[in-house]
Amino acid sequence: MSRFGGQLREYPAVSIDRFDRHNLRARAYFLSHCHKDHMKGLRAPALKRRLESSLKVKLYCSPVTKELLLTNWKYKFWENHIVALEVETPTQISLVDETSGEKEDIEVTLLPAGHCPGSVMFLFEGGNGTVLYTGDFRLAKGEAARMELLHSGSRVKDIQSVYLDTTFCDPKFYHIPSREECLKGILELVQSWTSLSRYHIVWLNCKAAYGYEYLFINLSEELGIKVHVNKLDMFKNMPEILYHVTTDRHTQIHACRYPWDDDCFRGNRLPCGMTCQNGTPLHVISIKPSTMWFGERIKKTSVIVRTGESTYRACFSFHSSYSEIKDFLSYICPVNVYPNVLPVGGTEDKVMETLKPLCRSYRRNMEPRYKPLGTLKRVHKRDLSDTDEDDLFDSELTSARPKIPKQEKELSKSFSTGQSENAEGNINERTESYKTTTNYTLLKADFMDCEESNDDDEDDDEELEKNTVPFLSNEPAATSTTNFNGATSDHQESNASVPCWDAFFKCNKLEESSENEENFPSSADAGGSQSLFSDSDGVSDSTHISSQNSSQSTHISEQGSQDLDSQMDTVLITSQERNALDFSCISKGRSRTVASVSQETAKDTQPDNSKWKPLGQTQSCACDVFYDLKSKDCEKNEGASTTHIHDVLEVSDNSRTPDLELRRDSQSSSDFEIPLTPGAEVPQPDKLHSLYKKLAAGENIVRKKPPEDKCN
DNA sequence: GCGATCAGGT
DNA sequence: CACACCTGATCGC
Repeated sequence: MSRFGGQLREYPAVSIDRFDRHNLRARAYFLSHCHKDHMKGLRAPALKRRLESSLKVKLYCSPVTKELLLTNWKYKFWENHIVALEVETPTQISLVDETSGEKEDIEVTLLPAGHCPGSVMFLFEGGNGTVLYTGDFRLAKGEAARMELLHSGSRVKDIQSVYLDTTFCDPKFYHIPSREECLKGILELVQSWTSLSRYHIVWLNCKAAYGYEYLFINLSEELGIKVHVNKLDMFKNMPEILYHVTTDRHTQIHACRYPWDDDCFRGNRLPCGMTCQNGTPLHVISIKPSTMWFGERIKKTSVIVRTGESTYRACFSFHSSYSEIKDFLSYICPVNVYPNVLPVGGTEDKVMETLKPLCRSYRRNMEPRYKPLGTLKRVHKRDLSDTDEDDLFDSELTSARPKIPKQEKELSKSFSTGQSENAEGNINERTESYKTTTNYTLLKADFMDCEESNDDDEDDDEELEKNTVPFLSNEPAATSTTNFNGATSDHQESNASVPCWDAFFKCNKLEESSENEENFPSSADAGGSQSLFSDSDGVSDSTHISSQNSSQSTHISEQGSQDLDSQMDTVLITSQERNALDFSCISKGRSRTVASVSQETAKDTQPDNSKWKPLGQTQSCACDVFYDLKSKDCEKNEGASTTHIHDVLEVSDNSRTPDLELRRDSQSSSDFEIPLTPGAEVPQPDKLHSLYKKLAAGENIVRKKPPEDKCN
């Protein structure tokens, strides 16, 4: 829950998401989204009075937020004071002090936040620098890189401060399955149940808050079943949502709510009161969306978990995971960061420990230490007394971090100078290669991750070296890019992957699947060519989650629930299982795996806002797939591919060790990653050594490839 | 009587 | 697990 006070240090004349106390004097108000914890004071009499005596004071928000807000009669008095700003459209705003007449101009840009309908981040640009307020956000890895307005040309804007949603900024939430993974799992469960008979009903036990709409829409679109909700007048001007929800209780999917709804449910009664239809009793299961994350190991996790005879939990998160937050922040690389939220059980200090290394203020402070090598060691030793690192070059994980930004900065600068002389036509090309670099960088970072996680175990390190290299090099460049780019950043995909709520509801995986299949990486063959599911039966077949196909999955059919008492905590490998199976027969049947979605990224598609394809978790998903493959003894094929599976497994397992994550990032922002374009090689220690020496001496280093453009 | 705040529940 | 919200009790205006 937000504990942001409402004011930005740089622009105290505006108030965002808080409307009480000192915010009553703001010259302009901003609302990032329509959740109550961001609306404190918004309907208080004090603010109401202020509006009545002011002509100028406005509330700025997205068109969807305006609509949702004004549908609530309690906020009707705002009607003449709300200005809806189009998303991704920079707008100049004059902040006038009505008593003194003092004026300050500021430019604001709304960026999609992927949190709930209408949710946005605010990018402020003015005399005191560029500031990003994220509100609440869920952005997959690499999505910041795809936001054009966070860039100036091909470079990230110089951002002074980020006010960040740190809800899950705790290694505990290292990984949260992507929206697609979660959606897919829920979809399969809902379909498998509702297809048993028309009396088989699913109740989605959702909290009373905006944010589940895209789930309703996708379920309705895929299954042709509208979702029963208490109220839908707020969507009256949003046909994409309106079409998929209903107030007619005679439907198989319900998301209605009443205070006594849990008790209802126990009696096979829906919150709306339905218990039977045409005299036939209903068979109701509940699915409770809740945040689950992948911790140190991935094998225990599934997007669907059965918690009782007819109750399930489904993974669902409105907020970015720890790794997504770090990816976002490290890409933006602001001078300062301020957490908007204190994770439960966490402290500000702890959060800042995670975030600071990704900011320039911290790095800059550290910088002087790295100029003269002699003193560097001493200072370094003193400051990091709790470590045993006393050699700059052996301890690059910790010590290199603060040094890098300067390098990057200088290199970027010189690069960009050269670039500015180029014809305009070259810019795209360069952008392209820059993005490609990023892709590979992040790709590499994921493996580095593993290396780091093993750094107290030499043997594992070596093994990883072996494992990683073939994995990268065996894949043709295109395939490898295809496979993982989605999770990082892909230029072609561009806007198409930025969650845009207007487009959110058109997320269409089926459309893409046919194209995806052929492009699947060779690893897909690893699981053998036979699917345990028959391809030929199409949809109904592919959506059943039946225990006959797997010893691990629990039946969803009614017979299956008999053995539940002994399986209360059974982890359902549903989506993953399906992924595994789809993977194993990818060359034929229709594929709706998450990984397949990412295939799109390899294509030269134009930015297309009509599709929403967050691609953040592709890698992990792939790992799950491999895991399941393995767990089912599916790897009948020997040879490279099989080994590969195990390698991936190892890698991902290790990468989930949260306390090593910090180091991963220090590594991923080190210059090791910068030259990692296709075909590039990891610098040898001796080369690095001399490179560092040059840098420490302030010499220029000429680079062939554009550096990563993280920090301006 | 209204609103703010807290504790508790889901 | 921890999402955002509701309810009820208490207190101050």
